[in-house]
Amino acid sequence: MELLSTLNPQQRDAVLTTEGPVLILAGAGSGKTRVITVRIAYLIAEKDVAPHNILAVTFTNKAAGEMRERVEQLLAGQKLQSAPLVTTFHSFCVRVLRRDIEALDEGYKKSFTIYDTDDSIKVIKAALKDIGFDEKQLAPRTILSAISNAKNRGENFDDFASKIEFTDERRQAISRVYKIYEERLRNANALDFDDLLIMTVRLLRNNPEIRDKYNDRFKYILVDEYQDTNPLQFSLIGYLTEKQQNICVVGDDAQSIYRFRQADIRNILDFEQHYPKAKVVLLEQNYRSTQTILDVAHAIIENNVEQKKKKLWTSNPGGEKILYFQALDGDGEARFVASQVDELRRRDPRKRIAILYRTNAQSRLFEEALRRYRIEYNIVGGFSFYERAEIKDVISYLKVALNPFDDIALLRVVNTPPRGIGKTTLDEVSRRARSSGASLWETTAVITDLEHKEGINLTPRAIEALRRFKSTIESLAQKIADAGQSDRPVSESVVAAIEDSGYAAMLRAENSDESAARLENLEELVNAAVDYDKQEADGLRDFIDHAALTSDTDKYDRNAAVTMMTVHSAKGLEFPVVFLVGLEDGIFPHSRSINDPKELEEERRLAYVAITRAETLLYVTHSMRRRVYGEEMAAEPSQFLNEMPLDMIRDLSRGQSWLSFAKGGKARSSQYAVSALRGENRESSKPKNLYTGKTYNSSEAIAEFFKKKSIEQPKPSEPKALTGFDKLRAQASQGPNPTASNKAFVPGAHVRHPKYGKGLVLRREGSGDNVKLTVSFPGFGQKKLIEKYANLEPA
DNA sequence: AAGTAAATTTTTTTT
DNA sequence: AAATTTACTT
Repeated sequence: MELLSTLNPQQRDAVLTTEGPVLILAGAGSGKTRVITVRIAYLIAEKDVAPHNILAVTFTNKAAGEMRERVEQLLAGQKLQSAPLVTTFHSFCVRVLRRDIEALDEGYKKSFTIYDTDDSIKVIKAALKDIGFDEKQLAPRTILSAISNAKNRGENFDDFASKIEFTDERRQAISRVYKIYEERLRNANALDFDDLLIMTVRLLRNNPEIRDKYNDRFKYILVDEYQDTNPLQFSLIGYLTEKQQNICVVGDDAQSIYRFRQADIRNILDFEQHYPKAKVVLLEQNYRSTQTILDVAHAIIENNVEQKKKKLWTSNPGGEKILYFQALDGDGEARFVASQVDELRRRDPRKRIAILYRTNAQSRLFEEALRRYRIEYNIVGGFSFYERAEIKDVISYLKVALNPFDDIALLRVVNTPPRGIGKTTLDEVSRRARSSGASLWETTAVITDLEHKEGINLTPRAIEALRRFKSTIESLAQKIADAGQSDRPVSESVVAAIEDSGYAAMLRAENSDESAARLENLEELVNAAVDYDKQEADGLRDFIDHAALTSDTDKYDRNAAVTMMTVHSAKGLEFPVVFLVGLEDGIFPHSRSINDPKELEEERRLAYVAITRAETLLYVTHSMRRRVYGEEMAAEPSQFLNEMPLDMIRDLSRGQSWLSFAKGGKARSSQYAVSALRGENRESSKPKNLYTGKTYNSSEAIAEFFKKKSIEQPKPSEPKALTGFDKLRAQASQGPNPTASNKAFVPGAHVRHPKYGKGLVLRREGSGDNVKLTVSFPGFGQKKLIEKYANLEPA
């Protein structure tokens, strides 16, 4: 049996146990993907399982693509009637919903649209405006992540709302926005990323026949990176495997790095409780890295409390020491990395090298440095092709044509290119849409079809503009429908959206470098559609779904010489040489994780993932100064550096470094940082505030900030005549002050108004009798009040 | 209504 | 520093 010949006994065990639940605990580099792919091939080739009865689920398209490819390789030469379904959670759900969502009977139609994060944010902004809550008080992103977190925990709106205390204005606002958000999406026949999972789970839960259907279809189910599943994904798997229980999950609790997406590590830790008959296979032999690299990774992860003790081993040679470099600033770090890459490439041009960082924003310096060295690189993540404005615009045309209820897509294209439908017109259409509960499209139709135009606050010119827009969309929709009927290629419809909308004409007329680049991107989109036609030919709908669910992370080129990406994106990949850069407190571990022990542990797992990507050579670098928001800050070496066995690290820094101090044992890292900074200050006199990682940007944090301030600053000494500067200062520092007389309604204060009830003061302008307050009253919106007449009470 | 200048914010990580 | 949002001009 040649399929199994490359496997060790444990791996073979994992493949041969085809029936019943199997948990494969696979350490980094232990051949996990090999086991899954061989298992699929084995089921087909040796167990005569029909390929279409097999489902393998991953988290990223990248992983799915890789797996698909390797299964194909293993089965090369075999004639198969069907193919196993290897896909992501989200794509799988779309597939199910496109077929069966109408059985849910919740008003959703098969033509539903998928909203990406951008679209969701727009809905939230609009909702915030409607309830009269200031965006500055509550960032739309915060609300979206609150909603998304709730959804991914498997809660519905009522669960969420019931947990809110009446005193908490912000959470109440979130709850109200949540409600509106759900309504808007439903009206638009749109689902966000999380809804895709929610609706699928609901469909399977409520509908036994459909559940049965998919149970019979997918007799063997495999889940990759199981440690990253969240409660929704967990129940999805549960329903899908109800009948057969032929579930095989692969994962590594040490590599769980998606807690922020509500991934629950207990899903993998408690697998044996959920499936008592589960067979557990441990893969502990690492085939990827040198012993040194494994030792370093192990030394770091050992600092985690919540950790299953296990130790990877390898028969690989000990290998080189870890290489360390301390730079003076971010530029120096990038220069060092580029020079090393240059040298490595010169010695072996085929050696694959990765530069891994914690956040996408760090990529820029490395891009510039590599470009200066004329080194070609491949960058994964960051700006996605499908996120470019022109691409989203054209896709939105197609989305509106397919689902005219999609308000967000409609708003995106209604005046691009300019058609004379401006803010005034749109405000009027939106207002009417909201009061009638109809979509913008329906409202537009009503307005343009009406015989008598009385009562419509629109100029004839605006109405005519709307009419022309409407017919543009209608003829595009007609074209697409015809194309669908006659099996014409998707690319034709894409071209129609670009040309018939006037979009291409607009760009051609602009005739600038930028518009030329945009036109090129649109050509790329057409090319993507042509490629798509060649492969799947599953209709325009599917092409658009693909665009929504594909990020740039997926177009990773396995053979590229130099790849740059975040550590998250690097999971599942391996490289002979890895540069792990920006190892500074506040960056890695990230400042937002530093205060929560649970999150710090996740950062540590992330470091573990990063280190174990390396096969033979690992570089770790950090810089003493770092630019944050355009401001230069001092940076301390990451605590993770300190957790590495120092004798396994070789110092490549010029002169004295943190490492040389740490090795000498003379100074602790923080003391070192201080002395190093002193040295720095000689050449550049810029004051360097120590970057503690704490940022004051949420309003709780701001409240905390003020609290601290008021404690630190003793009460003002006896009233003196304030002069110029002091006066300004006095005005500027009027923050919420509980000890002050309750008469002052300052921003952040809760007040009660005789008519509007409880409200939140947003702004205070003027002085004396002319104090104007901007107050947000839930249910009434923002009101501007003159303090003297408003008759406000503290609440 | 549309384009430009000024002000403000932004950075976790991803489907 | 760069990108996005808002304010202001024509």
